[in-house]
Formats: sequence, C-alpha cells, structure tokens
Amino acid sequence: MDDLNKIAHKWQKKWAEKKLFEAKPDKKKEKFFMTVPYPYISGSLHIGHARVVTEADVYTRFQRMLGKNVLYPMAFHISGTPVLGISLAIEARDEKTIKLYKGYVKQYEKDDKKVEKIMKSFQDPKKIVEFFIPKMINEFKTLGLSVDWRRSYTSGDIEHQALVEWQFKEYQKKGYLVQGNYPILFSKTLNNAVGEDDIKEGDTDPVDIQEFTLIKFKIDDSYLMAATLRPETMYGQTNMWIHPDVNYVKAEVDGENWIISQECAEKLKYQNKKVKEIKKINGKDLLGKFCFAPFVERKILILPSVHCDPNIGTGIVTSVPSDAPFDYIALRELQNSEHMCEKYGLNWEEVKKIELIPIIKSKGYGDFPAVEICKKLGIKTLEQHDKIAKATQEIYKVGFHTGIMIDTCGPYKGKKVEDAKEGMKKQLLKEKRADILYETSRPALSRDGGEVIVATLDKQWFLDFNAKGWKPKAMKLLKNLELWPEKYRKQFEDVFDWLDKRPCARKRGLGTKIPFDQEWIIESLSDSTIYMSLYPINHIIRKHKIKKEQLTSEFFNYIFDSKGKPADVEKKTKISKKILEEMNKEWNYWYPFDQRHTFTAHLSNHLSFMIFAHASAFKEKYWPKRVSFHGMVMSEGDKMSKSKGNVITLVDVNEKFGADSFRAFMCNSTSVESSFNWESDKVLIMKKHLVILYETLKKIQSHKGKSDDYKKYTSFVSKTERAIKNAKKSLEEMNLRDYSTLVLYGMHNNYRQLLNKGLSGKELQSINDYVGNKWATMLMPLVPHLAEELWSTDKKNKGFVSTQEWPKHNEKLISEKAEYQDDIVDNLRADIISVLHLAKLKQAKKLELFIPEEWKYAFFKKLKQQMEKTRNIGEIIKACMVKGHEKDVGKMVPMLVKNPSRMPKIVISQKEELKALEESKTFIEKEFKTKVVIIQAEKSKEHKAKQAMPGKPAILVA
RNA sequence: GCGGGAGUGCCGGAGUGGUCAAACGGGCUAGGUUGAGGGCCUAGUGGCUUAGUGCCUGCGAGGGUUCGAACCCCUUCUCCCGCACCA
Repeated sequence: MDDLNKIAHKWQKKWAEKKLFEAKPDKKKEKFFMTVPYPYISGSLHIGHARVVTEADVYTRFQRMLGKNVLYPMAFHISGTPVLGISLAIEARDEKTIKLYKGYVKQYEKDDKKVEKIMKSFQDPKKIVEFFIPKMINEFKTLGLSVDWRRSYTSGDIEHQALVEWQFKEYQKKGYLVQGNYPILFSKTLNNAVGEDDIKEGDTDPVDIQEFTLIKFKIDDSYLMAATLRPETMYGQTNMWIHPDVNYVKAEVDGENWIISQECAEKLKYQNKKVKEIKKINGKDLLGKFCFAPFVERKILILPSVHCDPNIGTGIVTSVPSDAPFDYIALRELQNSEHMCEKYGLNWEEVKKIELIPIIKSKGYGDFPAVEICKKLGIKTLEQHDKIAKATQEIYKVGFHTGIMIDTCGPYKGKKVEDAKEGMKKQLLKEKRADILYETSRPALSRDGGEVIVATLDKQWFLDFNAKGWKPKAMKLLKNLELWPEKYRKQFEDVFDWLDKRPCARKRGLGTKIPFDQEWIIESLSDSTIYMSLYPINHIIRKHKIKKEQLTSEFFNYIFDSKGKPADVEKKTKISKKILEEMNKEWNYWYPFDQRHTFTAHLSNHLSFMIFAHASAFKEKYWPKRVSFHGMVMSEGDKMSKSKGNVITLVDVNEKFGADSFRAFMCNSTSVESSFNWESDKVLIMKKHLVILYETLKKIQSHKGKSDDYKKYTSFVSKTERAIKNAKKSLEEMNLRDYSTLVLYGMHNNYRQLLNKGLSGKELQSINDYVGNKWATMLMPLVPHLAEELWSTDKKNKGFVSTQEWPKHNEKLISEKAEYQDDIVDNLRADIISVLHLAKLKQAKKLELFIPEEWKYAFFKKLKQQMEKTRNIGEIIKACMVKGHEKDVGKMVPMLVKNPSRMPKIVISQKEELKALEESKTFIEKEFKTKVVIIQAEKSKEHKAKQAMPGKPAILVA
C-alpha cells in the first residue's frame, strides 16, 4: 500500500464516521436525487460496475458543491436465475462453478475450513446473496463514493417485494397484464424451463426458438403434416417428400388424425396438444400416393427423399424446388434416375413430368433462385449437405429481405415476402388448415445431459405495452425527459413504437411472486422498474422494523399518492400515523429522481420499461427528470471476459492502482458517452501524475502568505479564473473529460509556467494563497481523497472539502488581453529559438527586437472589423487604407484575408506591446544569456524592422 | 435486413462553416537537470523550404454546395452497438 492509498482509506473512514453523505430532507435547500442501476450479484465487482457509479459520484459531488441537498443511494439486484443457477451448480458439485466461487470467497476468507463451510452454505441462494452484498458494499466504498448506504436493500427484501406486488396489482387493475400462449426452452429431465445458463454451450452457441408452420395435406381420413419455415412458398409446391426408411405415426391430435414422425408426436405433447398415437406407418407405404395441397389447391404426388429428418418438424416436407435447393436437387436426382423410381415403385414418366413453378422475384435472381444458386455453387447431389444448407440460407435471406411475390401467387401477388409470409400463415391458421410447432434452432442438452425442447405455456403473463392509454403516457414522459446526450431520443421513440407484449413472469428463479397467481415469479427486468421509489423511505421502514404484511396497497397509495387519511391507513397497516406522515413527507421531498446515469445498452429494455412503469405508477410531477448515458467498458482494448483474463476487479483497483488514480484516469481518458478502455500502464502514468500534483499542491498549501503580489500576474490570474468558470461549465454538462483536463493539467501547466518566471519568495506565497484552496476544491469531485488531504494541509481550513462550495470566479479578472500579452512573450521566445536555429547560432551575442510601427496596430484593428463583415478584398482595402502606406496595405490585405491565421487573436496597442516586452526583458535575457534591445520600428533604419507585425516582433540576432 | 452511432498524427482523443486542424494526454527522438534511475525542464515528432516566423499535402473514398468545408448535402466503403424475455 502506498501513500495515495493510505490517504484514501483515511478519508473514507472519516467520511463514514461523520456520516457525511447521509441525506436528510431540508426544505431550505434544493434537492438533487441521483440514481444508477443497482448491480446484480455475481461474484466480484469490476470496472464495468465502477464506471457508472464513479461518474455518477463525480457529478453528485459537484451538485453538493452547488449547495444542493444531494441523495445518492444504491441497492442490489438478486432476481432471476443466475444466483439460483450458481446455487444449483454448487449443489450438483459442478467443478467449474465451485472453483470460481471458492476463488471469490478466498479473497475474503483465508481459513480453509471456513471457506468450505461458506461454500456449503451456498447451496441456499440466499446465503450467496448474504455473503456477497457486504463485500460488494465494501468494494464500492473503496472507490470513495458519496453514497448514503443506510438506504440500501436487495430486490429480495420485503420492502422491494411489497413494492413490486403493489405495482403488479395496479397493472392488473389497469388492464396492463394479459395472459396467452408462449413457447419456452424446456428441459425434459429437469421438467422445467431453462435459460442460456442452463444449456450446454448455451453462452457460446445460443439456442433460439423457431416457429414451424405445420400444413395439413388431406390423405384419406388423415392429414399428412408438412413442416415449413417458409409458408409463403406454398404456391410453388410440386410434390411431397417422405423419408422412405422412417417410421411415421398416425396420431389423434386434438381430435384430428395427423401423420407425423414419432419424434414430433412427443414434442407436440409439450406444446399443449392432446396426442394419442393410433398406429405406426412406414414411410415407404406412403410413396406414390397423392395428398391434397393448400394454395395450389390440387393433389400432389408423395415422393421419397432422405433429406427429411424425423427430428426436425414433422419429418415431412412439402417440395418447392423453385426456391428450395434441397427440394430442387432431390427432385432432379429422382427425375434423372429410372432406377430409383423403380425401386420405390413410382411411375418414372409421371415423376419426369413435374415442373418447377416460379413464385418469388428476388434481387439478383430470376424465376428459379434454387436452380441458379445450385449451379453457382456447383451443387449436384444431396450428399453435398453443407453446401446445400449454405445455399438455402442465402436464398432465404435474399428472398426475405428483397423478394416480391409474382403473379402465380393469387391474392398475394405483388406483396413483399415478409408480408406474404405472415399473411399466408395467418390465413391457413384461420382456415384451420395449419398449426404451429416450435423447435429449437439446434439440438441442445441441459447441463445435466437431458434433452432440451420447446414447451408452450398456456397461461404466460405478459405486460401489454399497447394496452389502452399506456403508450401515449410513456411518450409524454419521454417528451419531458431530458436526455444526455440528446441524440438517443430517436432510438427511444423507435423502441416505444415497437414494444408490444412482453412476458413478465417465469416459472423459476429468485424474485417476487405475482400476488394473484402464485405459480409465477415476476421476471427480473420487470421487477426493477420503480425500485428507486424505495430509496426515500427505506431507511425508515428498516428503522421501525415494519413487516411485509404492513406494506399494503393502502400503504403505497398513501406514501406515493397521499391517498386516504393517515389515521385510516394506520388502522389498516398498523403503522403509526406519525411514521406514515414522516415517510410521505420524505418521499415527497426526494421524488422524482433528478437523474439516472446508465449504460446505453439499457435503452431498449430497462430504461424503456422504467419509463413505462413510472408513467403508470406515478403522477406526472413524480416523473423522472433526466437520463444520462455512458459508453461501454473495455479492458486493454478487448471486451472484458473471464476467458480473456482481462477482468479488472475493484479489489485490483484498490490494491494496485488506487481510487483516485482510477477516477482520474477514467474521467480523463474518454468522454462519458464513449467507450472507456482500461489500460493498466496508462493508469499507472496517471497515478504518477497525481503524485506530482499532490506534491506540488502540498507545497502550495503549506507555503502561503497574504499579500497583493499575485495581482501582478494578470495572465496567471486570468487563466485561473477562467479555469474555475470553464471547469464548472463542463461539470454542469457532465463533461467530465474537459473538467478533469482543466484541473489535472490546465491548472498545473499554468502554475508551472509561472514558476519559470522566477518569482520572489513573497510573490510565490501570495500566488499560493490565491490559488491553493481554489485548486484543491476544484479537484474534489474527481479525486476526493487527494483533495481532502490537500484541503486539510492548510491548517486554517475547517471541515471537509467534500462539503465546500465550488469557488466563485471573478469575471473581471478574466482578461484576454493579459493572457495575450503573455502569449506574445511565449511566442517570441519560441521564435528566437527558431531564428537561432536557422542562423546556426548556439549562442547569440546580441538580440534586437523590433516593435511594429504604430500605424500597423490601427490598421490591424480595422482589418479585423472589416473581415467580420466581408471577405471582398477590394472593399476591405478601400475601408482599411492608410495614408502614406498604400503600397503596404495593398500587399498585406490580400495575404491576410486569404490566410487569417496570420492575424493576432486580439490587437493591442503599440504601447501595450512595448510594455509587455519590456516586462519580460530580464526573463528573456536570462534564458538566452545575452543582452536584449527593444526598438520601435519607427526609430530604426534596419530593413528587418519593417517585417514586424502586431503580436510578432521582428528579431535580429548577432 | 432493420434501427442507432462512429471513421481525424505512431496511439487515446479535441475541434462540427471562417482567428493556426491535432487542444489535452500518451509514445518516440535529442539536449539539460540528477550519485544512478524515476521524475522534472527544453526542443523536435506529414513533406518541402528558409535570416526567418513561409509554401504544399492532409480529417475513410469519390462528388457537390460555398468567397471559404473535418464540419452541410449526395454516393460509397469500413467498424461498433441493439433487435425482446437475457441480467
């Protein structure tokens, strides 16, 4: 541990002792309520978590400096399946999980026996939460956050559960909840729904749910059920495919006789179908028969093909050779082989008669895309399985996005494939000529090795964002919501348009049960949309040990909406009137939150739901005020991941880099809305810079003396006052990058430049007295620990810098002229160096500096004015003409208009320029170790003297 | 595919119609300071040219609008993010 860390821990302890960040309502002060997403419990916190809370902290600390009463709270999210998954994995002795979590536990617990005991306790998910939350709080504290930790809770705590129950009862009343069918991934062995985490390789090769349309083809007393992902191609059907060697079944499904594969019959049982197998049917026995096809409305021939997979769909495929490469190749093989036809007892002539039907016109393809692509890729036989799959994908993609149905497609003629697909599917379903089957996108196994299939839930709960009146309200909220940066508004609007029904409950996981349907647990995104409303009151609930049964709807309606008389609510809830009123008051004081700082990726889910939920739950005056976005977090140029080994935890930050270094590096390395890339070596460079800054300021703070000497250094003072002003402006806009650049580098460079001027001891003390506290205070939001230490170094200072106000700047002391006069000297210095270099002189014997003739100053001033108005050279020459210098003016104007960069920033007078140079004469003489003579051009015959321009003295070296 | 965003030195990134494109930081080179190292100080870091502070090139590519474009418009290429039940 080094000095910076000692300092950090020292002040963190002091802040906690003094309860510095515990917020209390104060009617006299304007309040500011900041929120960030509560982190999910999953082992160690890392810099991804740290970004959002730190940025919010910098901004929050600044708000305090503006005299506002600030609330910055935090809670923890435990809902959903991951924690449960960890628990189950540990119970099942999954070695990877055990190793990982043992690693985490060992960070805090060195005794092996205790580690084992803790690990064993993790079979109960609650214990995982209980173990990690205090650790997480401690880790967050090492960042120096100004959080009021009294108000923390988890989404599993009673207050939160009661709140969510209230929210869902309200949804139910308003008709925002609906029930319906919904397909989910399901493990046969676990007899339960499974998520990505529960599926083998589910994270690297995700499993999707595909929707097959099962189309009924009448044959005798039954339907031959063909499965397709492309119902829009039905106008191109030419025949039916059956695998000759597969055993199909005839089964009674919801009262109809279906012919499907054995495997399919099994799956249908999980998808709300009553399935009763009647008999087995050999594939061969169906060949050569006819079945009746919809859309083409005629009988088609049943032919053999080995590309029918009984594991996919129904194992029966209707053939569209114009657009499906598999069908095309299979058909061609059969048509070219009398032998095969004979083998299956088919009439070869009849098979040969089958012709392709064109149906879709896609970009870059003619009537028969399947034929074209097979030719292009050189596909000749069904054995080229991979190539055919690739061709199918290509045709599907191009057809879906660019295809238009042609005139063979009846009423669907001219429609986009995208629309025809939906239209034809709907039509078939409506006419009861089709059904739906869900399939996994690939064969999948759950972690225990059981088969994963798709099951449908028939009473799945959905949030209906299109329920009457909800969306317009959310839109209104959005309209009044400030967005930083504003450019995300359009994306929000698009998301709102597209939001429809969303499943909001699951059968497993941690969380809150739907109060009126206890089989369901409210899904983890839906249960965290209004949780910020607990922050204002949670510490009071805790203090009075109020029980969940007391947190009724009457309670929330009173707190949030002042509904009902406190006395009545007291009767109902057994919470005393006084406490109720206190909570109602405090809630009204803090709510709504003024800002939510969060990751851009949350826009389309969490943030959108948060807005809808607030629009539903609260009156307009409690709607959120502002959302600010931050960008991604990367580490050493890569996405952070365990496998890459580049995860930087908060323990790492605390031990190896320090909170202030992290804060300063993060804020300075990128703008808030851009990606933040952690680079360890750069962070260490920042740490070095902070040490230098610390040493500089330590000296400043301990060598002060009151006098007016500092006023002489007008440029330094001007730049300092300007920095106070600009840093504040940047902070107000949450432009943390510009702010940090100013306090870390701008102020530092300004001070260093001053030191070069060779000040006397007394002058320096005066400067230090002027700038020391200002600078230390300005550093506080960014590097609060360092700032506290520096603040306390000046023994006259009292209290904490964390509670100081932002220094006030004096506009009168900001002087462009003063800064410019300083710049002239700086530029002159640089010019002298370059002239010496050009003259190939190491050491000058004499330096002559020529100040331009007086008329040039007036001329430049006029020229500047004119150029504001016009760029017409003729006009400008006329307007700026100087008697006696017609030739010079005629030459200079075109050159300067063409290249305005050669004009000085501001034009001062000859007298002022002379004064500036005279004042710095000693300084220049010292640096160049030679005598300096300053001459007005009017008084010299030297040819060089004529070249002098305002702001650019001519230089003659010898 | 749809929606959103972005392309600027060796690198991270400033600059969104005119007063130096590259502020600020990092890297590299040379010199100074220092017992050594670190740090610090100074200069250089697209090309050409120079007793002078100048010229040319240059903000992914191509075209356009304008007295003037990194910035506005059109075309094009490349990259990143989101696309729903996952926290």
